[in-house]
Amino acid sequence: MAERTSAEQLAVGLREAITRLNRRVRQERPVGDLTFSQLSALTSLQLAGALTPRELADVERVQPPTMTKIVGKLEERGLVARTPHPTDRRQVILAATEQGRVVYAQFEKARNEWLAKQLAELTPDERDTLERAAQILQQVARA
Amino acid sequence: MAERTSAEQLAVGLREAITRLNRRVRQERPVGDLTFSQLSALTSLQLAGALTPRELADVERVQPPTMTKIVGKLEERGLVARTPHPTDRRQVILAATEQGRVVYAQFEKARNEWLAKQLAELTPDERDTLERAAQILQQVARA
DNA sequence: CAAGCTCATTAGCTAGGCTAATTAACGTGA
DNA sequence: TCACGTTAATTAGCCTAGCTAATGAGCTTG
Repeated sequence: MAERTSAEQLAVGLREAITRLNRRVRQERPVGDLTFSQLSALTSLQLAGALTPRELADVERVQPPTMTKIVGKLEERGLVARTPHPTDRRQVILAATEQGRVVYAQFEKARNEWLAKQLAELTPDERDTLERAAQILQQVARA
Repeated sequence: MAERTSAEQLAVGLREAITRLNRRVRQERPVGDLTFSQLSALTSLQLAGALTPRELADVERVQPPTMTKIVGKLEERGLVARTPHPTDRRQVILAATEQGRVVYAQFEKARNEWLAKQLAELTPDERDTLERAAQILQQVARA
């Protein structure tokens, strides 16, 4: 019982912290015309290397038609390329172009800057706590 | 060791963890027809007690016309009420109705449930780390 | 090899975001 | 005191992002 209550209280506090921090980080928008959804899709593609539209839609938790639109925008900007699937002609392989990788890195840097600046002002002890927390949270997010 | 991790590296890892967890939590959508923006605005109103449209727009980091739309939807559903400002007739006071508070609590509960369940499966030690991390992150988000 | 499934896309809708323009009310200085 | 500038909220009009339903092309299997 004590454990359950504790988990619930922790969930409230943690979610609040995460929601606020996420909004705060998100509003540090770099100049440029990539929307959040586009950047997010580009990020997922980047991390995975290459994905089909269906796979990318699943990763991004949107429906396939939605991903078609987003990928369309990214392709227009030359950040993502569609290539045929080697064995299944229904499918398509999506991957970031070289330009896509460059643009992604720029955005990512801008978005991390504010957070890195804040973190630099914490004590080493606090950073260590966050370090371990980040690993635990990654684990939880994968569940 | 891990203590040597730079603020930049920590920022990357932490943001990744938070982004993923946020998406994961967000997708645990309760049955119902409140969108994320509507819920977010309702939450801010709830926390602040009462706000003008301009203030709410600032808190939510959107432009006033956008907030007009969102508040309009919430008002249609009877979750938020507009009342005249006591001294300035240009302004409006927004506040959650009783029904708004009830609906908000239901959504909030549903959104925390998944996370609480995950957290309950961690070790007490891990939860302790997250507890301290949450406090630090709240601090950072306020900066 | 026909029937049924899967993949991607298109069509058509709503919500949410923006800027520019509008309307109303406040406040102030000549 | 009243005309002018400022501020608050909304309206108008545009785009993106999300959805479901429908389409067409290509697999797969009985």
